[in-house]
Amino acid sequence: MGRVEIIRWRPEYELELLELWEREGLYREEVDLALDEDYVVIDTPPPYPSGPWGVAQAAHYAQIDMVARALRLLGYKVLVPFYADRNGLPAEVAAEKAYSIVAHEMARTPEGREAFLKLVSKLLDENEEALVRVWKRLGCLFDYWREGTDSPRYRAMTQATFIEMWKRGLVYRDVKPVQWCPRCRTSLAEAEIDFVKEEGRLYYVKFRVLETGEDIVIATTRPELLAACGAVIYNPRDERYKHLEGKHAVVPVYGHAVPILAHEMARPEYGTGLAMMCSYGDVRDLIFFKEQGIQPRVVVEKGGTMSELAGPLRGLRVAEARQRIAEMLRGEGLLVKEEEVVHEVPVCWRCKTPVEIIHVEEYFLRQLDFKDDVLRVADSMEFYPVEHKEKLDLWVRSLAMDWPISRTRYYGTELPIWTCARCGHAILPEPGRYVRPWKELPPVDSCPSCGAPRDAIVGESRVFDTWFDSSVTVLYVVNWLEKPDVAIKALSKAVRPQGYDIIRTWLYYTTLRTWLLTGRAPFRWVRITGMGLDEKGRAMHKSLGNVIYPEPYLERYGADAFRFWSAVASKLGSDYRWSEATVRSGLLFATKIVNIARFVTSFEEPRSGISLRPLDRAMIAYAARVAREVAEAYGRLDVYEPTLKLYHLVWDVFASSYVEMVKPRVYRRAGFKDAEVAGAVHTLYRVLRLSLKLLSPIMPFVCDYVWRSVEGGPVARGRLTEEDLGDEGGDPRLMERVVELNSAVWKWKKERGMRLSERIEGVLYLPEELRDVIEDVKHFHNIREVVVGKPETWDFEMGPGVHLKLS
RNA sequence: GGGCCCGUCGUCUAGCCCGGCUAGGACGCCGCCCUGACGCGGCGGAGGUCCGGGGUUCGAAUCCCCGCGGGCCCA
Repeated sequence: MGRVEIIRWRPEYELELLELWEREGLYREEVDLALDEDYVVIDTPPPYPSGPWGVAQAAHYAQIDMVARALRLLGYKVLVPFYADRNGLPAEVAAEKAYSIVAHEMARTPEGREAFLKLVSKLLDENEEALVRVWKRLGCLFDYWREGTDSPRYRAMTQATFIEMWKRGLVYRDVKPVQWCPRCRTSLAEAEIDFVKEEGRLYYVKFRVLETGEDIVIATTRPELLAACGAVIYNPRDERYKHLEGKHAVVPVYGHAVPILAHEMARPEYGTGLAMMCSYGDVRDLIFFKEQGIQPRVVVEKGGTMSELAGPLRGLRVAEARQRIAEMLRGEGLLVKEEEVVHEVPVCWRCKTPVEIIHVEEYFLRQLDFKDDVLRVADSMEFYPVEHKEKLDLWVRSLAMDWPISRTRYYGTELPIWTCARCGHAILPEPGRYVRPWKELPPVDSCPSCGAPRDAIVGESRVFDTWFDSSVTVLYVVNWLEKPDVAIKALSKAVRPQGYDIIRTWLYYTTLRTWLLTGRAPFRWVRITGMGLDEKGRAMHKSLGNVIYPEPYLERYGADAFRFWSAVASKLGSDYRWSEATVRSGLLFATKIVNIARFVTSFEEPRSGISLRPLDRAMIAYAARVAREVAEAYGRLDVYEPTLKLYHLVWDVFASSYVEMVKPRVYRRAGFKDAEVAGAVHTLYRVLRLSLKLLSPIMPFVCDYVWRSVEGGPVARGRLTEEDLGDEGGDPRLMERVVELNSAVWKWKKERGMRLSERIEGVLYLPEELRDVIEDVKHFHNIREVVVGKPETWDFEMGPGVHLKLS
């Protein structure tokens, strides 16, 4: 085969290889889910095309590619699809911003809604293109599927899962209090609520006790909810208010009387120790009203304005209403005190608008009934690292309400449902086709329940929560819609790679839904990665302005160098910190590999007449041991340990010791037999090949480049073989001893200011276990004589059992 | 306020479950040196209160308790 001629690894070589890979069709591996046995399906996270990737996401996808390539090396066929998650709010919000439009206004007519969807789709296309460019540049061999989560194919599947669940009674419609984002005009699941610290004001408001006429003072951050006040509470242990038991408080401004109750929820140290319970200030209120059976009065409307019940505040936005009521109370002398406080406010995780709790009719998926099942299913999956499984278990146990799955938005999968306006009967289509009820006629001519005519049947206009779409990605990948039997088999060969931040959402919902739909676990393996941090160790956020983008580094150091960083930045599951220095190390490593190959390929590879010396066997056995360890780690979906082990093998053991030691032999300076010269060259090629194979998942470019010279063809087609793992009867520990010995001799020469090639006039005594490498050591270090044993007297002790006697 | 996880040189980490040699390695830093594959490296050095405190023990980074700090989740 050819010789490697280059001296330095350069990112430009990667660009040439990328074209080659494209021509050779390396991006798609044909996997027959029904007939093949040894395959793995990767449930690649479909990224949200809402902007360019930072180094953290880039690293995440690079790792997915490493895992895929590693599994191929181990002999599996691997299906790694890539498609985009194109549903949901962020894209809508981005489009609203980019084109200065308001979705709710445009969507008043079907034509307007259609036009809005086109704009969102266009924006998504542009962003998706940028993402594809990056992963290609990173060397990821993903199978690019153009049909993302907004494709008719995907949406038909999402709708089919809904229809199935509806038929089984797993979905129901109900009017109940839900957490609602007034900005997005949609209800939110528990997983979609974030908490932010906010500076606010604590208002001390004077109430009157109906029975006694005395004044009591209640502290609240939300005086605008006075109209919704349903009770006043104090803590049962709080002696100050014992006498109020059973009496009533008159709500200022509104004048209605509410009961005063003793309740554990009141915190004596907060404000005055008296709290007003309103429908609804927060989730605690919700629980309280339900528990006490008090009729709620909802004073906030869907758009975030105050309702009729709020009287003088009617029509105002919540924040304005708070100002206004404070002024009114102040004017009437009912505001005793105001304090600046910092409190935690629940907000919509997407747009950060404070959440309100209001009554709306939504569709709910039953989840509280299946907690135990989900926990059991979770137990059946292999988590890497296992610590993160705890997060899923805890989340499942903490769930308190069913999952509201409908959203009043537009760029999403429509609920496939029509409702009879006359009798309320729900009409669902047959599964398999993507339907849009807001613009399509119902699949029946009249209501099957009451016989109402077709024009009395109304199409649902809402769409699904994006997690309802996203939680069936794995079913999409295994083609559950068309071949459910095959899909179920494929689930047992599926891997889920994802960050720990979306365990409570993506992983949980996927587990729940897959179990409900198939009765199976969604995955065999779950691989959890940490979060990307900037060089100072802070999480990277657009809002912090500390996001680092990969492109300039890919240009300067190349994709292999970048991948090297992403592999060694942290062990699996831990947060990983950006480090340009490590990227640079990656490039130097690539250069090292190229130069080893340059040296090795300067010799013709012998095909026969080979005689291996014990040193050669030791090197082969050592490399084989590393290969077994690396294979084992790859089997655990780990790339961190393999990279460090290979770095050590290639650099410290192979390049620094073995390669240097055989130079006297291959340059024919030392009178070794021809067959032994051939043995050294054979070993050089063999260890080089094995190293390339093992390292190719991590640094595919440089490995592929060299592989084509020494072996021909793409390294991506290489598989680890029995021969690779064979040790030729050598002892890996001998190699370790040799490395130690070399180090000791180098140190000794160094301390005397000798050149490393300078002759040592004396006799080196080695311990028995180094007997077999006497000749190699003698020529390598240029020592007059090397023998086994321990002399009576010696001049230096270089290491355990290593003595030097000068002549 | 509660639950869970984590805390080892500047950085990433090994060791912790199953207490025991001067807490090991890698990257980075400093000094010296080399170079017939490679300005690539080799050798040496600086750098660690193993988060703090207490306890158990002949002996604790490791086991127990109490704090502190960080993260995630829930109130």
